Amino acid sequence: MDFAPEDTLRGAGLRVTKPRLAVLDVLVQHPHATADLVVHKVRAKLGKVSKQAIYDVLATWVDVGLVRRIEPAGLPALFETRAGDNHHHLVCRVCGHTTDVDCATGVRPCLTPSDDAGYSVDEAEVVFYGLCPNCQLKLEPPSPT
Amino acid sequence: MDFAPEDTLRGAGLRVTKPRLAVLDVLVQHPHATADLVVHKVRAKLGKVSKQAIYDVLATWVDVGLVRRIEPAGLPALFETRAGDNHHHLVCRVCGHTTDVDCATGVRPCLTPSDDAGYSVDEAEVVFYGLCPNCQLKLEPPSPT
DNA sequence: CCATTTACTTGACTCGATCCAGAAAACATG
DNA sequence: CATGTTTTCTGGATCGAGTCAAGTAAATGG
Repeated sequence: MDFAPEDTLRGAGLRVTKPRLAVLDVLVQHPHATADLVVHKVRAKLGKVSKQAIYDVLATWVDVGLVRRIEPAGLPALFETRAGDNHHHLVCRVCGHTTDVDCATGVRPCLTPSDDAGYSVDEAEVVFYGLCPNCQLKLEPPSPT
Repeated sequence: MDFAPEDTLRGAGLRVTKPRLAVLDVLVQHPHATADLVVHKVRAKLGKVSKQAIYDVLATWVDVGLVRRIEPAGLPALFETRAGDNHHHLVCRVCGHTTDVDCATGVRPCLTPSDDAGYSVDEAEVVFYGLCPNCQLKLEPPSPT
């Protein structure tokens, strides 16, 4: 899994450009990046890059399956490079921090509805909401001895 | 479970107003209504009601637990009166139509992550994405004999 | 029926995301 | 390396969902 970034792109039949390499790099370093974060990080590295370019790149990659897009309630969309397996997410209700959780079965859609009402289901998205360790501490400060 | 609507509201310690009764009625008739749909239906019944009033009412009820709010990816938030049990949803990728699915366990959070990373999880939201029966037909028209 | 508390109105505004038309850059060739 | 075609990038307008803030109105409880 240690492809050079360029090969990753070419392998998916996509052109190699500076913005794309930069976006890929951001996604690797920030496994649950918002589009906005990507824009800022890419600009920090390359100078001016349009928001549009970033959105295009991300949308293309999502289509191709190189990147997965998730939309936890109340948060802007997050993009992650772990796209192949079908893992789930833990989202903090307070700070929004998001963590991966491995899927027990690993096979898509990993769960099947008890009654599918005639739908052809291709994906089950599971999101756990709660409090991250940090926010737990802030809300219930440990009783000082 | 056949409370008069007013009692439902009073029981939750909330005032009874025309807008509220109308909103409640819409939610009962449209089990997965968007805020926008509620606004339009309520206006159709009562005349002028501000968008803000609707959002306030819905937010209050969500807080109180009278109503559940879900946010399927790519769709505006949906509100439903089935708030107590912890059922799940089938969402059509094409038309957005949403259907309830009973939860196998019924107990919240109904699923527990394989590794909770220190989070205190209080809810597991499961959304199944696929194609509703209607959209399946439109996309794969039956081979004409 | 008055006071208090809670709800509603209005209108501007934020924020994430998307659309559009034109300029620029990457790739496949000769 | 010059050329043309295709794809990507720029900049700015625009959209839709949702929120904020200040003031007005209406529901409860004495």
